[in-house]
Order: sequence, then C-alpha cells, then structure tokens
Amino acid sequence: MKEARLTEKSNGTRDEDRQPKRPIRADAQRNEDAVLEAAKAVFATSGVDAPVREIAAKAGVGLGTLYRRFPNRADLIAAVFRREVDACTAEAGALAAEHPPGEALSCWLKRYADFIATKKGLAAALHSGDPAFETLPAYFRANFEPALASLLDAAAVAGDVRPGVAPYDLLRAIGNLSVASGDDGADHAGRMVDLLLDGLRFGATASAGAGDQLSK
Amino acid sequence: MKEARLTEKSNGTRDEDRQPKRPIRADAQRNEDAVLEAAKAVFATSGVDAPVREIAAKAGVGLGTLYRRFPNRADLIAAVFRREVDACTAEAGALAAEHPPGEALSCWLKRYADFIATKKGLAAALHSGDPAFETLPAYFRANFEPALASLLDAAAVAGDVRPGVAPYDLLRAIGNLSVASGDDGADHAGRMVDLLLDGLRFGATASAGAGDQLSK
DNA sequence: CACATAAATGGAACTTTGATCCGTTTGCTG
DNA sequence: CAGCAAACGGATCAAAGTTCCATTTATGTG
Repeated sequence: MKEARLTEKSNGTRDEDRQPKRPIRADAQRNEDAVLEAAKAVFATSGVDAPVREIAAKAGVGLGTLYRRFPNRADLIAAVFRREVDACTAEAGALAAEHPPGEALSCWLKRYADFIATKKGLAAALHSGDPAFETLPAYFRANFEPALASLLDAAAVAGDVRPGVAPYDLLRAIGNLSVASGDDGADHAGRMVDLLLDGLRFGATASAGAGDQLSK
Repeated sequence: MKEARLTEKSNGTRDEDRQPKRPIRADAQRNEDAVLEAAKAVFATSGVDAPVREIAAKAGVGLGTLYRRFPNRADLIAAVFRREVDACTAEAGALAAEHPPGEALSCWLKRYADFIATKKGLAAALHSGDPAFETLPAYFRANFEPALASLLDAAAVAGDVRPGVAPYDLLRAIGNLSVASGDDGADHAGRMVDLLLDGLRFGATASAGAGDQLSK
C-alpha cells in the first residue's frame, strides 16, 4: 500500500497526461482544481506557509484528499506555481490576438511583472533545495521564453520595438527589477519596468544592436 | 507578572546596557552566550528553521531559559546576526593591525564575502516583515560601512588601491556577487570577488575616479 | 556568614500544524 | 445493476513552537 503511493508520488504533480487504466475520476479532477484554486488564494493572503488545513477547508475537501494529490507542501506550491505560469503564458496568446503587437507586448510585460511580484515568498522557497522545486526553473524558462519571444518578434517586425533583444535577458531583467529592494518595491519596480519598456521602444526605427545591455 | 515580561521584552535583545537595580546575573550572561554560540552552529548546520529544542540542548540550557531571552525565533536569529556582524567588523581592526593596508583590505573583503555567503537562508527571513528584523539593515550598514571605509582609506593612502571607491557600493557589489546564482554560487562568487579586487588594484597608482562603476 | 529576595532556570504541558492511516463512499465499467 | 478500485474525509500521530510555574541560585545586606 505504501509502495503504491510512493511510486505514484514520483511524478511530481503532473497527473493530467496519463490514463493507463482508469481515465481519472471526474470528482478527483474537480477536487484537484478546487484545491489549487484555494491554495492560490490562501498563498496570496497568508503566504506560502499558511496551514494546509486552511487550504483544505477553503477548497471544501478533507485533509486526506489534499495529501493524496500533493504529498507535501512543496508539491502543492510547485503545482500552484506551474498553474500560474500557465495562466500567465496563456495570456500572451490572448493579448497578441486582441491588440497590436507593441501594445500586446507592453501589456504582457506588465502582467509578467505582476506575476513576479507575487512570488516574493516563493522565491525563498525555490532555493530551499526541496526536490519538488528542482524542475520549476526549467518549467519557468521553457514556458515564458517562447511566449515572450513570440510577442517580441511580432513587435519588432511591426517596428514597435528594437530588434535583437534576447527574450531571456528581458525576463531576467524584469524579474530582478520586480524583486529587488523589498521596501518600496511596488512603486520602484513599476517605474523601473516602465523605463525598460521605453528603452525597448527607443531603438525601434533607429539602429539595432546594443540590446545586450539588458543582460547586465 | 505577565506585564513585567512584556515590558522587558520591548527592548529587543540589547540587554547589556542597563543595570537599574541588579546588574544582570553572571550565569544569565553565560547562558546567553552559550545559546548564541549554539544557535550559530545549529543555524549553520540545519538552517535557520532548525528546532529550538535542538539549540537549547546544544547550549545545555532549558527551553524556558532560551525563550526568556529570545521570545521567538526571529529575536534569536537577529541576535546571532548582530553577533556575527560584530565579529566580522572586529576582524577589520585586527587585520589592519597585523597586515599592510592592501593585504588587510583584501583579506577582510574575503572574510566579508564568507559572511554574506552564510546568510543565504537569513536573507529570505530578512524580508519576511518580522519586526525583529527591521533594525538589522541599519545595523548592518552602520557597522560595516565604517569598518570598510577605514580599510579602504588606508589602502588608498598606501597606494594599494584606487581612491574614490564608496564603501557602501563595494559592500553591495560583493553582497550581490556572493548571493547571486545559488547553483555554483561558491566558486562563481569567489571568482567574481577576485575580479573585483583586481579592479580595485588596477587604478591604484594611475588616475583616480571611475570608481562609481562599482555601484552599477 | 547567614539570610532575604528577585532573577534565572528547566522541563512539563499546551498549542499548532504537518503528515499518516483506514473505514467508508462513490464514480466508472461491463 | 453490480463490483471494484479510486477517492474521500477526518481521526490520529508526531514534531515543533510557546507558555507556565515550582524550584534553584546568584547577589546584596545586616
């Protein structure tokens, strides 16, 4: 009995893509969604150290249900993180479809800055060495880099921003800006990101190159 | 009875400078030292989340004794931090007395980099909003800046390093270098700090100025 | 030196919270 | 509809933070 749970645990929290025998029960899926939703809300309110009981209660499920799917807190945090990454990258496509390239880019970068800003407590957990977090940086990059690349290319082609900016540099730069100096962080980060966006627009019609100063 | 403890608690952890009636008992001082020493060791081994019981046991005191002086974990962490800041700054004077200025400076900067490197877990706690940590940044700067300034001035006067380098800029630069990229951090940080030191030596006999590039 | 007293002590006990276990319920399939 | 494995929930255990207080002890005094 124990072995069954252990082997099942080894796949992290990506249960959506395997139906070898039973295709995953509907109520189980429903509860998993409820838990993730509740966890997101509770983490935002009380931080990632909030009691698991609180999350289970808010989701309307029992403790056992929660622990069945997320054997420990780190798994739950990681799952919420992935879900938020997904939500944020999904918006890139939506924005691209509804706005002109330059506007879509700047909207999404602000959305991304917000995403980072809510990850204060999580950033600490990320470096805790917990194995559940090991794959998160790769997941982060694998999702955000293409999303931004597509927006960036479109905006560059449209002449809204300079070409030659490496998506990952921009992601890191905004990430650092949005995290640094936790005191007046909110305003400060906002101003710095605006500045960065203006910088992107600056060389739009003029010469290319010099985009690597963002990586410093 | 309760009130007495509460009012006493309000002064944080600076008990050394008040003897209104009884001058602080010797055994109490001894125990406080033992606790701080044990806490430093345990924090280094098991991180700042190590059980309080473990620290009390290592210090050879009861839980009550520990909690009497440090009402919660944050107070204890802050006290250990201050003590380590004191130890590090104290070494600046010692090094200055025993080595030529340039050597004293580079030795101490490496010592400082080590200090920072052991503060990985603490850095996260620093931004937790706990009131016990509020005064730490000021304490940090108030102690390190003069210590470094004195070493830096002496080295500049001796012609070992360029003049015009702001102590705080250097502290921040090394701090950032020693914290960034938690993967291969140890080696990477070491190399970067060496680089920075070479940079300091570069303009020693040549022209001054340009020292502000460190603040970027 | 013996005494009085307030400070200091230690650890039992209480609380909170993470994690496990298992009897019961429920959705799925044939 | 019947059988079964999956899913459920919450009682329960365990670990860790925090409080409390009866007892001990250092310190100043007569």
